[in-house]
Amino acid sequence: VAERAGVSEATVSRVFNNVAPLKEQTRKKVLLAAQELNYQPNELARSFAKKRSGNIGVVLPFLPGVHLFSTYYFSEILSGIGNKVREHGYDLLLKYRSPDEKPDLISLYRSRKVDACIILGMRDVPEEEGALVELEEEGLPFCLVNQSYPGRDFNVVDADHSGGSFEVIGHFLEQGLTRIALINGPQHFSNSRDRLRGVVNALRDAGMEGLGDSLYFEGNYSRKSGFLLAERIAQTIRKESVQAVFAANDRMAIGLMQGLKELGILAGRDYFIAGYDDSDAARWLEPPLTSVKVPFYEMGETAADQLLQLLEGAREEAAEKIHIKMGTELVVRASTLQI
Amino acid sequence: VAERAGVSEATVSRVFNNVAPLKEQTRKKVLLAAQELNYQPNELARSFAKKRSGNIGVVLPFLPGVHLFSTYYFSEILSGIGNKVREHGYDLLLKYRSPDEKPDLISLYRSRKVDACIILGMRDVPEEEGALVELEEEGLPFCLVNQSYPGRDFNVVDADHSGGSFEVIGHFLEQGLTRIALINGPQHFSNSRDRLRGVVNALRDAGMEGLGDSLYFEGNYSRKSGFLLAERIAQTIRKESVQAVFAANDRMAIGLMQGLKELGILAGRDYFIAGYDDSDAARWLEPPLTSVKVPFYEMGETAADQLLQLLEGAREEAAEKIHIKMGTELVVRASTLQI
DNA sequence: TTGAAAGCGCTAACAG
DNA sequence: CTGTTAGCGCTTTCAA
Repeated sequence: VAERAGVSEATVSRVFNNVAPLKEQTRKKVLLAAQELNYQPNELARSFAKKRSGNIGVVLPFLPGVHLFSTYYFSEILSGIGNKVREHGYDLLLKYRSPDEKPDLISLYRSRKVDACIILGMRDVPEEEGALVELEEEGLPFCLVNQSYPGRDFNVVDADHSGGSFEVIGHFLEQGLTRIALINGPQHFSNSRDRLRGVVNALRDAGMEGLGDSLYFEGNYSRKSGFLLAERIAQTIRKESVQAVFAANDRMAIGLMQGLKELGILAGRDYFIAGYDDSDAARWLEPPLTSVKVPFYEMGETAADQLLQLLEGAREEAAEKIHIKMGTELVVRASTLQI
Repeated sequence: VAERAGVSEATVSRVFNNVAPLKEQTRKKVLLAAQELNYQPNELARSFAKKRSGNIGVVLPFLPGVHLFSTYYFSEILSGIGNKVREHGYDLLLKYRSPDEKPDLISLYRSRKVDACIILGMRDVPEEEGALVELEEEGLPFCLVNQSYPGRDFNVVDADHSGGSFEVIGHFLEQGLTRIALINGPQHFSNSRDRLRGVVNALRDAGMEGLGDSLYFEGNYSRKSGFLLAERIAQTIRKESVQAVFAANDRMAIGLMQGLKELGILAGRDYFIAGYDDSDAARWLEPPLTSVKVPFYEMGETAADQLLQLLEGAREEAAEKIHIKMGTELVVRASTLQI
């Protein structure tokens, strides 16, 4: 230790944590000595001593065959988190969940590698909910993004998917497109359920009876799942005179468009289609895809920010849970416009 | 500590590290006790004691205004790294470099938060090279991806960009497209220089004189930089009868195509264009974009794998530096095909 | 095959 | 304002 500056070990520590009253002179002396000795505090020891790692964990789901970062959704959220975490001087620890394995979140904390976590892509199934409840009971700080659990009061940063979906359907109806099919994501994601709710509400508000079974489809948010639905959607277009399709994300919309194209059915000519997420791709598609813009980046930033405030005790209403719902916005492009 | 199992602290440690001769019986006893007490080793203390963090660092460049993960390039590499690192039981620590600040890589190690690093997006400028040389001198393990330094012998996982570019030009020439413009990336990236070399070689091999100044442009790999070059490229198409453009990545190609479209100049009709990276977008563009596929994901995996082997001492030729160059592949699509 | 003891490099009371 | 003294929870000699 660099107490060859003529002072004690403790003083050095004080300097590096600028804590307690310190004489400017000794301070300088220590800093100088540290410089000379090319000293660098050992973060590991430091974390150990103060029982805080200085890391924020991000728990990522395991998606077979998907390059996680290469999805607009995760990329944007992570960029947002990363940015905010860096501002606060924390580091980001990525935790990849393993294939099936019950998510052992607790050990992540107990092993002291993170001070708090942002958890992505959790599903509303007993096992995963249980893991969260455990965390909650242990009083370990975490925040979910884009997922909530009915009847549970977790920290959540979400977006108004119900409202976004409502707008999409409203837009269809305004154009006289009343035969609408929905390709939703799995119902174990609260955001999928939100979308369904928005759709049904919009239809009801227009005096319609909601969504028939024959017009409801479910994919898993992958491009492939959209592609595989092409055949069935083609049927509804031909036989049930469906005019418009609302896909719960852009990737499925893209897959579907490709699939239908191969069947000779073209978007903008034979049917209209809207996606969701407003990913970059929406702009480049032919025709450009109407979509709902979701502030994923900002959601990541917000989740990180709130969590850090909570850690740093800066959040006044510490008792209050984080409950943030961010706005969405319909972006109309050619894929839903009659010529 | 769970030595309430009737044994000593040291024995518990031995069990958890399965080290030294151990009687199966005591082993079981400890494990049982641990279970009952719901004990979980404190990784922080453990790291501290054995001076290893169990983390692999990934150093990311600061790119103003860019959502880092939302670029095909970084996303894929990170996915690859993440995947491999998880397999080895390490965790990933993301380190965002700050705006300008001389990259202080050393402190990352000295602070003991990482055991080794994969460094992305470094440039061939004295300052950044210097930082790497320092690391090298200190004997700290790291690996670069997609960037090398002439005259330096760092660990590098790279791809054959010279070969890929060679193929693009060859493809143009085969089709009788001889007036070719290049939009390259900044020359402080070795991969940009590689591409230029490939282009020039291909032209020379065909008995041409190389690339005139008027046919060389430089962007910064962003979509915007491609877009901003539209005006100047339009000139070369009109006045210098340029027939084909080779952009050093897909993002610039996309930007350029958009820009030219706004000027009434259409890809596939008024000029031909090839990109590089073979990102997802290439497939969806109109017309679909010819591009060079680069195994970014595999490069990430490989870099992580090699580095981990090095750490674990599994690399036989520990003395040898890592020098891997992965293959690239031309993917021809409509944007370079005469009708 | 196991116990005892000595740290790892720092922070955190508690005195002075 | 600064020095002293204990640990943090584990690994690791060294003996037994």
